[in-house]
Amino acid sequence: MKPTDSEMEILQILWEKGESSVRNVHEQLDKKDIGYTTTLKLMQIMFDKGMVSRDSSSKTHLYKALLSKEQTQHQFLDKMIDAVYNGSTARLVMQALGNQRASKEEIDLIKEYLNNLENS
Amino acid sequence: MKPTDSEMEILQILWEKGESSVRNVHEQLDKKDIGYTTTLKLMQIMFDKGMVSRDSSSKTHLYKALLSKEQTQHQFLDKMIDAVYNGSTARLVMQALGNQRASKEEIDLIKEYLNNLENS
DNA sequence: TCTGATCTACGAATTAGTTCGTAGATCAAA
DNA sequence: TTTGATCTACGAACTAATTCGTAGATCAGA
Repeated sequence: MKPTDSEMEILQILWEKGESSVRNVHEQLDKKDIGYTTTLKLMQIMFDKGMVSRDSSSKTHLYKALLSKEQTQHQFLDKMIDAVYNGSTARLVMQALGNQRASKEEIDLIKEYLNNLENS
Repeated sequence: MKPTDSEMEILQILWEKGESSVRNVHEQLDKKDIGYTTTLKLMQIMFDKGMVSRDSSSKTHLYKALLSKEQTQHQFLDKMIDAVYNGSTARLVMQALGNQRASKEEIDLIKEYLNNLENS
């Protein structure tokens, strides 16, 4: 069960906002140049694939993510570590940290996390 | 210039082995169920896209990666951090470390790396 | 020089993902 | 009750990626 990029964008919104209508999801999407029915169709396909559940008791259906955020992210990460870093977690982590994107606060967070890892 | 998954597999091999023939790349690929001409076609397409260079001075052409390994990995990582972790490097790193996949040695490597980061 | 193996080139089928238009249902407000 | 807005369903076009078959070139060895 591997979400496509578009599906991932929708899942992100469902994870953050919880149960949502197509309209809500569509308005949250950055890609504002795409039509409403495109978003609708995507979510219908996700429903067919079993990625989301649907409450269709009222006219406006409400969709909820069925895939767990953690597990899905995990899966992406594992795939990336294998496909791009030959299975080395450390190589991925170090490149991520070398990105200039991590702030001082983020680095402190990581250090704390590492220390906790060690003490358990 | 965003390599597809298949292209990424080929790039991995070219990065590791250096200049290679289609035959060599094909034999290195895990996906042994696919035909030789499929690999050939993929590499021809990569050539057309400018991802690889080609030495066609002899019958068996030799291909070389034109995309830098570091830059390409970087790009994948950035995209992943945005698409899956809402832009937080720390969140990605911590989930990567929570994977059980990182060994003690890898964790030590990362700590050392973090200390060096701090001292610079 | 023939023959067979191996190579490239390339068209074309296939599959997956994305996008949208249209038709018909539902509902709220005039 | 009619009108207009909004919703779903769904077919179909379109694009991108993947896969393979076939034709023709090249080359090494009998």
